[in-house]
Amino acid sequence: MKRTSRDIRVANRFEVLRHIIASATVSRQQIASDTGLSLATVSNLVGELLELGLLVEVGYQDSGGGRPRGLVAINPNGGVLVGIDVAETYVHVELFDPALTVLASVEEELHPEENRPDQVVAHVVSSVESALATAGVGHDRVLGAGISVPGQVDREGGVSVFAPNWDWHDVPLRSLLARSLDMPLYLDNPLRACVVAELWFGAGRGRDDVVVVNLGTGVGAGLAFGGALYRGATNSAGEWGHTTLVVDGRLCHCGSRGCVETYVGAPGIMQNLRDLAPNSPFLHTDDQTATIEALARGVADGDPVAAKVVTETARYLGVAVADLINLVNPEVVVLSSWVAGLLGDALLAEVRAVVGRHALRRPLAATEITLCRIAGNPVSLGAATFALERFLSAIGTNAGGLVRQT
Amino acid sequence: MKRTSRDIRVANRFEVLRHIIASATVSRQQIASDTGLSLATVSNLVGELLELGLLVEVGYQDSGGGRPRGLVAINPNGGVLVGIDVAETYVHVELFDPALTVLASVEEELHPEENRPDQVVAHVVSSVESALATAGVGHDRVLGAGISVPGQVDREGGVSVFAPNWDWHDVPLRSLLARSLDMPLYLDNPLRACVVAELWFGAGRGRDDVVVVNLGTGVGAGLAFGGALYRGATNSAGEWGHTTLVVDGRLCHCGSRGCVETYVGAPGIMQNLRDLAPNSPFLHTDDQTATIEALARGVADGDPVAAKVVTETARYLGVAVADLINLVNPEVVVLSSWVAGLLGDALLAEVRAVVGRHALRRPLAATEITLCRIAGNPVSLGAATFALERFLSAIGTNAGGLVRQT
DNA sequence: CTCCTTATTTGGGGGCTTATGATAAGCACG
DNA sequence: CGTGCTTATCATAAGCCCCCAAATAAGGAG
Repeated sequence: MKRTSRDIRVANRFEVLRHIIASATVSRQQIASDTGLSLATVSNLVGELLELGLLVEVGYQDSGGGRPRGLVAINPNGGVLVGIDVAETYVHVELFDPALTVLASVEEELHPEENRPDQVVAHVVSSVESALATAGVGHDRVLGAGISVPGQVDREGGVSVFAPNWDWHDVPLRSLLARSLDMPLYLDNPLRACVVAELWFGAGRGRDDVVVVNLGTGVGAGLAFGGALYRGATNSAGEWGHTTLVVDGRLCHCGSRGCVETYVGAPGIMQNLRDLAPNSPFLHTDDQTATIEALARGVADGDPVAAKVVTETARYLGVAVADLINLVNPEVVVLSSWVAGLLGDALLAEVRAVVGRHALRRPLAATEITLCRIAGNPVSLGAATFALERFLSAIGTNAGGLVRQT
Repeated sequence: MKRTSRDIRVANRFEVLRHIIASATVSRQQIASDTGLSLATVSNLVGELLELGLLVEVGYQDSGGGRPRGLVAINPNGGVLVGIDVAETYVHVELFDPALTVLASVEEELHPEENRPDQVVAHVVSSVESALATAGVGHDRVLGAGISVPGQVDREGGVSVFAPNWDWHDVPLRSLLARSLDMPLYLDNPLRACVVAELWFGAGRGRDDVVVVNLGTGVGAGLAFGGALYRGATNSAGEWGHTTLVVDGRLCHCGSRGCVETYVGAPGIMQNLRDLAPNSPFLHTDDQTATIEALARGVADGDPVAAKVVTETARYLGVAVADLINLVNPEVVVLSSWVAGLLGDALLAEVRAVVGRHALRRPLAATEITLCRIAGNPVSLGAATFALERFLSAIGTNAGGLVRQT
């Protein structure tokens, strides 16, 4: 954990850029007073980013009698970031400008039998090419690409160490993709991508200590401490789905019993429904998405069974979240991923109530619980943000190929 | 979370001093190669600490034909650190030299009715005075004092925000003590003191991500990330005792049910015993310590009931620790505090077995589980270490009153 | 006493920050 | 229109930090 003065520079660069993105258009003065950095440093950093073409000057703002403040904004033509979300059933690729606004979006389905690395790689390559074509952008304009794959990754090596759903072991994804995709490529997994997305663009903005609870088919808890993603000793922090919630509870595919996942993951919620109403019309056997969608509609329509399922799910989720709050004492807990997206406010309200009963008063008072409010796909956004972070870190090391465009 | 280049200096100072303490006597060369810092920086830092009198040169080491390496060590007369452990039933004060070797140790009992702040403060003051007298040290030699009190503290303000066992609310301990104790005073709680002690002198040395599981009457989990104590948003991270382990389980004094504490805290272990053998001779009603001690002897003597109690306790503790490992992915988990000390290896072995069955393979492989191996009282050691850290942080800010002694 | 080897210190360069002054750009007013 | 005032930005300097490399220090061997 060696720190150098360059890390400070990089952190400040993140801070300034993040601020400009958030404000759309802003003066140096404003940045300085908001970030606590000195005017000189801000001016210096802004100058550097202008030089690189990542920012543009966009006019002036009255200053009440003196020289007007120069306003800067992200240069929409400053380059392109690629965010790739590889999931079990699809490959989703998005192109972003440096403000992380979506320029193009492409999704290709992955059929169940298409799970060999070369097949997945082919889909990724064709999606990226097609997205670039749609947006009319050349490879030379790409600042970097981030790719998220499920499971355990070795991000330095660019290797998918283990992907449970496809039984991949040590697949050298970066090398495989590098043959066809000529751009810097950064690998990580969806949980961490979501955390980074929240830190830059969501509820984690400006917060130090953040927990992102991912509710999908599986569940996990992404962590950020001190304003930065926390990875743990071997980049596997956040394995929260197999936390024991009920001793001798439901059998989990991990072999254990009573895991959080078996109660609040999508299949767990289906089981909650089955336990309450075995013949419910909401139940679409073998289709998690359809079931959760049906439940969401049911809740919206005031169906009592649907409401009961949400309450029951929140009973488990709330306890588990309260445990997290007690342990980590975060500033904010974000409920993310598609299940949270569908069940939305109904789930949030119930979870808040349960947490209120189970968490300790003091940590609870410091914690906001919220839904993910990021528009679009937070995973591809986060993946692209990884690429942006890496690009920003490389500035000044004469390694980063700078893209000049005005 | 503003970082400056001075933070780097302070971190390196910590690193170097920690290394010298660990090595007892060591050359600059060795420090440099072990820490990865340059010779120049090490020389610079060592020079600074020599100047302050915290280190002394203690001879030379042959270098194979050239100039011999100068050896440095902690100056045993370089000043005195005070560590104060205020617990429910006693006040324990220890004096340390800058290598954190104990110079004197004093304990005064706190009677159950002596729980007013002024009474506790009086005991602290008299203990410190008596310790200083025993060691024959004047106030002027004290570099700083750290004090640990149970409960929630505001360490900047030096206020005990909430101490549940005595029902203290917002007691301004630092101000109260400052009237009689003329030394820099740092306040925190035992959980965090233990973590700092482990980071400097225990299993956490040189590790980035550490969990210290405290097993006493209550239980908690101290956390360190990136080599530094993690506090959370409001200095209350680590409240792990009230994590729900068994839904609808044993009633806890916090009002909830099934908290970890009710199974693995000392009263919980007594209950485990009662459940197995209601009339066991190990059971000393109303005396936790005696009961746990009796159990420990029973285990040593091969008593089957005692062994069963340990197994049963480990069944709960192991699951809870496995959950921690999955979530945090630490390099080491330390079992600390008096219950762990008494039950020792028997408990450790059982916990390891249970964790092996419940934790995920990859995080588990990266984690060592160990008992606290710090001799003496880790809380007063940690409290004194807080004082040392603060003293080291203040060097160069012309704020720290430097003590020059050779 | 000189040479050789190795350790330590010192000076310089480059990074970062903040502080300070110079310059730029607007407004107001005579 | 010019002068003075205000405010913004930029350039330079100064203070830390680190590291590198040359100079100096301190032994031993011949």
